[in-house]
Amino acid sequence: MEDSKSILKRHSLRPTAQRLAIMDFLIKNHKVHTTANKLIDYFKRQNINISLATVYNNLNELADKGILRKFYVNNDKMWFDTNLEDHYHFYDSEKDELIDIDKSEISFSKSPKIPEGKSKSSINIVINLKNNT
Amino acid sequence: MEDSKSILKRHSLRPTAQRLAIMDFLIKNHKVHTTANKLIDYFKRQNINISLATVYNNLNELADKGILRKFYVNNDKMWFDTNLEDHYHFYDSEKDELIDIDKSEISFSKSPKIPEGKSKSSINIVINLKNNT
DNA sequence: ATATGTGCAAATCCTTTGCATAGAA
DNA sequence: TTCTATGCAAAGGATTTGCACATAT
Repeated sequence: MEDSKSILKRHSLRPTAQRLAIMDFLIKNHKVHTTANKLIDYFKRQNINISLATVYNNLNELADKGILRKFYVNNDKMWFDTNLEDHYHFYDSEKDELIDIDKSEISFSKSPKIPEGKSKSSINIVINLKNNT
Repeated sequence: MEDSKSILKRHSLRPTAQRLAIMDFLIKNHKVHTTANKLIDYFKRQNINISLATVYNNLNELADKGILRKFYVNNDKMWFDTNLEDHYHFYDSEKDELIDIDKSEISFSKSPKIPEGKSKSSINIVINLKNNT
């Protein structure tokens, strides 16, 4: 598997200590959902110090390069997803956690007509979960 | 059709000038999508002055009472929707505008298995639109 | 040596809140 | 009079930005 350093090189991003730490996290945790704050917390627990600004800058850069996907769920927090395949999500508000739904687990038998002059750029499906009583 | 005043009375909300203006807007524009800022702009154009705080307070109150639905789309803005039926949305980022998709326009032939101990509380579907080239 | 990246603090955007004043019951 | 609503300005949370310093090429 391609390592952090060569992925960065391939995208002409310098392999700084901070970027390598972020990339290593992403690679180690394949198909992970994270937010800037969750990442900072994770690094703090490991005594790695990366500033919030740097985390944001890097996540945004990686999203621009297509290494990550960036999106929002119901609330006002930015999520980053290392699963680049087409897929959807469950959102567990209790745990503030996303769970992947593989594209193959949802099929449509009827799709809406796209408005005149427009086309579909992406579909977001979020199934909000609640605890059973 | 029930008028603004009686709807407010029914929910024990006092018919202040500001609330009536907001309710009138919502009733006049059946199935409208709006944000706090869009509303303020609309009122300004009519020389009606309502503070942003009051707009937020009222929209939230109306959402609590079930007169409106409150939700977020891709970005970080809070939307209010007067269409209370089950439905989905197109999002036109060019115009920063939502378009309803009736529930009947989407059917599923396969739905994902809900995680253990949880159940579905709601489904959000947003189809992002781009302009044809 | 030059270009890029980092980190702090300040700035920004959207939303909420505290509190004094105004209005409805 | 009592209870609720309004509006301002301040506070809050998430994200971005400007800029001096540090690091990679």
